[in-house]
Order: sequence, then C-alpha cells, then structure tokens
Amino acid sequence: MSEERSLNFIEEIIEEDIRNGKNEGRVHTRFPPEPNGYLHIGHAKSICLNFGLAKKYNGKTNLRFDDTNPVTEDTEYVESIKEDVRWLGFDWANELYASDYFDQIYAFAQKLIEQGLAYVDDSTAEEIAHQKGTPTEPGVPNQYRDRTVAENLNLFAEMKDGMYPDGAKVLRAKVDLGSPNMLMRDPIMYRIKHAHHHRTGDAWCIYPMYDFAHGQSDSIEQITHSICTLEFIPHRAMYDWFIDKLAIFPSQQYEFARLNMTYTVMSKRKLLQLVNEGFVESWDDPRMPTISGLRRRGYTPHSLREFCERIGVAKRENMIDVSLLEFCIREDLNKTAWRRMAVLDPVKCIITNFAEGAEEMHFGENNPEAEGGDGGRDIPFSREIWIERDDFMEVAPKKFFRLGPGLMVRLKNAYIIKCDDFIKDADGAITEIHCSYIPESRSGSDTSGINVKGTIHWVSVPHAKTAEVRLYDRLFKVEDPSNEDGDFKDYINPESLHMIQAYVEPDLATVETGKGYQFIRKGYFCLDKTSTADHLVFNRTVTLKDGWVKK
RNA sequence: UGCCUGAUAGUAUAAUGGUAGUACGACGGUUUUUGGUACCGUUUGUCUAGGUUCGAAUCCUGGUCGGGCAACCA
Repeated sequence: MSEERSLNFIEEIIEEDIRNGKNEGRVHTRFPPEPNGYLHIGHAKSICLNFGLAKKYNGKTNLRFDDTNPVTEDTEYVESIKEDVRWLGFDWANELYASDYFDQIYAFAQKLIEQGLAYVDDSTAEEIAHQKGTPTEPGVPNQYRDRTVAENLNLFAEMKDGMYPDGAKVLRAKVDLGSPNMLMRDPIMYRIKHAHHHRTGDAWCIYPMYDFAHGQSDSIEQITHSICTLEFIPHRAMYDWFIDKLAIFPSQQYEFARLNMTYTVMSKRKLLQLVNEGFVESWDDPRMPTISGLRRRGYTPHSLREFCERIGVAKRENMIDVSLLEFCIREDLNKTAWRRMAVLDPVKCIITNFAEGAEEMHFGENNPEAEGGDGGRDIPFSREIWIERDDFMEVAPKKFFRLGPGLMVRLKNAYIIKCDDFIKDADGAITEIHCSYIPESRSGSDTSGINVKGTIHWVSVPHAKTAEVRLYDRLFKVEDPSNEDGDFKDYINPESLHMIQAYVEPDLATVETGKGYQFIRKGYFCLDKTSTADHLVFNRTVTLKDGWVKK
C-alpha cells in the first residue's frame, strides 16, 4: 500500500546492478565506525542508509569496527556504538573488526612487495611530505623507492618484528608520484606504532593505514556496495588500485553527502572538545547531537529513523534545519506520549467557593490522539491550585484567552473558573489569584452552557510533587558554528540549559524512564536517568509548536 | 595555481528530453476542553551565457559559485 517513492542515486545504482546480475544480485553493505568516539546523528544517517538498503534489497549489513589506529581507540566506544546501533533498531549480520584481518592484510602487503608494488621507506614524515610535491608540482622519488623485493620483504618483516622504533620506517605503495591525485603519490600502507591495541593487545607493532585496510576489509567480507561520505572520493582511486593489484573481490565504493545540521557541530573532534572542556556534561548530555544525547533528551528511535528518511541521500553538500528533527520527534510523540500536567512557573490560584479541605478526583485521558484515549488517570483537585504565571495578565490584551480580572477559562479536565481578584506584593508581582468555580461546568458533564475560549493546565497545591525540570535550547547561537570566524566554542549559547523547579501532578512521580510525556501546553518531556524517587528530574525534549505570538 | 566533486523555492529532496512536484519552515483560515493535533489555503525555485532539439532542470561548450585533496587520522 506504500506510496511509490522515487529512488535515491544509490538505490538506482543497486537496482541497475541487480538488473545486470552483478554479484548474483547480492547486496551486502557495512557500517564501519572507528571506535574512537560516540556515534552522532550524522552516523545515524549512514546507519539508516546501510541497513535500510540491505533490508530493502534482501541483503545483509555487517557492523565492522575500523580499528587500525590503536592510540585513539577503546572498547568503551565499541560498546557504546553497539548499543546505539541496536537502539536505533538495527541488527547486524556480523560483528567484525578490521583487526581481525591483520594477518591477511599483512599477507596482502607481502604480495604487493613481491610484485614490486610496495617498498619500505626510511624517510621521516616531513621528508615524505616534502617529496610528495604539491597539487601543481609532481613529487620526486627517493633512493628507497628502488629497493629490491628481497630487501623490502626483509625490512618489512623486521618492522613487524619490532626491530625499529615508531616512525623509523613505513611501507609505501609504489603508485605514481606525479599523479594529480595527491593520495596516489605512493601512499603509506603501514606505519610502526608500538602501542597497545584494545583487541590485539601487543601482538602487532605495525598497523595498516585506512587506505590499506578499509577496502581490503570490504573485499574480505565480500561487501558489494561500500558506502561512505564525500571526502573519501579521492580515496576511491587507491581503493580500486589495491583491489585490482591484489586481484581480490571487487567491492565498489560510493559516496554520499554527510549530514550537517543548523546550530550544531558534527565532527567527533569538536564533540570531544565540548566534553573534555566541560561545555557539556558528557557524551550523552541532552544538548549533544550524539545518539546517546538524543536518547537521553527523549528522542525515539522511530523519530530518528524518520528524520533520516526525510533528509534524503544525495551528493551535494547540505545543511538541514534542526526544525525538521523537531518536527519528527513531535510527530512521533504526539501519537504516543501520555498527557500530564506540570506547572513550570507557578503562581497560586485559590478557588474561593470550593470548600476548604475538600478534594475531588477528575479524570484525564492519556492521549486524545489515541483511540479511546489510551486509558487515563485520576487527577486530584482542591481549593488551592498552581497555575502558570503567564496564564494570568493584570491587563489582558484583546486576544488573550486566559485569566485576567473578570475573565473565565477552563481548567483542563475540571471546571470553568472566573477570576474575581488578585493580590500583589510590594514589588508589584502577582502572588495570589482568586477565582470562583462554576460547579455545573464539570468536565464531561457540563450543563453550564458557558463557552470559554481558553483552557489552562493546573496542579493541586496539596497534591503536587516537586520536580527539577531541565529546559534545553540549542547549543550554539549561530547556524553554522564551524564556519564562523575564530573558535567554534565562541559561539556556544550560554542559555542552552535552564534548570527550574516545577510542580507536577502526582502521577508523574510514578513514571518510567525511556518513555515520553507531553506536559500539556508546554512540550514533551522525559524522566532523566539521574532522577530518583526523592528528586524527580525531567528533561524537556522539545517544546510544543507555538502558534500564539504576542502582538 | 593542478586534480576531484557538486549547483532546482528559506532548507532539503523529486522530475532520468515532454505539465517544475513533495516535505519541513513561514503566513492565513476551519475545527478543538492543549494558542497542540488534524484539515484547508497562500508564499517563494531550475547559478550564468551560448548551443543541440518541435521541445532542455535534464544533453553539449564556456564561465561563475560552493565543497574536497598536499595526516605515519579515519
């Protein structure tokens, strides 16, 4: 029944391949993170793409950790990545590691040496960079380039055996020092690093570079469509060259544009800085664009998948408006989140004609969008209630459908009340509002015949629970912090977090973490992982859309 | 300066030589016991100059603009 959606360019390539019987119609993708940081929403785009493609074409997706640089990587990251992918709703066919292939990749290197296509170079990093030339001048060969196969084989073995310190030698591919593509000017295949690897321990002291590990891993796994981001386009030449010279399974690389989003940064390096320098609390700070941050903020896997679906896949640079992300979570939560009442900026309202000490229970459905309201809960009502400070105005403008002297509103799920009086303190701040209720207007059995324009939320004073509520705003003040002059951290929004004390209806003391709630008229909120029975903590996921603009 | 890429409303993304459409945003309206939701409507676009063609967003040529490439990172 699904609408016929047009294909993105990668789907077109795949369908063409299937039509041509390429790889016997097999589709095998992979998601290949380096375990050196937490996944962010940009990775979610890649995850949804890779797993989505495999699912659509009855294929498989491997989760492969690109762990070829032991100094930056850690099992902490491996675990978080697995958790995030799973949470997003995807299952991988195989959990694999580039480090699983170190023996095989080493053998590939020997094979290239034997073909005269790789050599050991004793130059320093600076010398190699210098000899590479510039984009407009070709590189120049050095004396090491002519070493014999036997000599190279021997030296490479000695590198592996730990006979040289870090940086003393590298293994380079003998490609073309005059290539207009800088990456083809004899790229480094192996470097010496006497470092402990989180999986292989101290078994190795040489590690393959990206260009000599990624494509080889793809090939070993018989990956048919190796999808990466645009900045790897120049690497494709090397990717293909190695596969060709090694005569191994010809995986093919395709590139799409990475996700950029307004008012945020998306590079692991920058996100790491935010954490390390204390601008945010942690990788899963609800202001972070990480998967774990969004999860803690109250985003659902479904909303993230929907977002990734809507942003599309193409090759041009893009800057997605965060409002689309917000739309996706509102759309999801509107259908599923239970409604509750919470007063974030309270002022006391006394129902003067309601008996002192009396209490009533009023029923509130869980979700008006769901059939039958999805059940409901009882809400205690009494003579004193908290209402929102900005739901009262001493001098109300024309279209203000809330409380003010002589004005009437409905208390959600309860009675219509009329404002008779109010009290101010010495500074002119409202301290108390006096109202009378209309007994015949009880919600569900209203015989009063009165129609009011406005409905406000409220919480009974003696029944209210206190809660800490964290109101989040965008982390940056400008649309594209990475593109501004100076340090991106200069553009951090100092107002990105407001912590307030709120009064919430008693039912909210019993909610579970991981479930989204709508605080009526205020937004979507979820219980924070740090919340306890004695100290409730809620995070605001997103506000409600606000069509009310003051003139 | 060399090479590689890309260019369609504010932002994304379709149209694969034949009516420039969709979503988000913005604006306006209807409904509403959430100024939410839902529904309806309005708004704004093919980078540029030539060429091919009955017909070009699409093909060709030149230009302009954006992004990437000179890590023992991935």
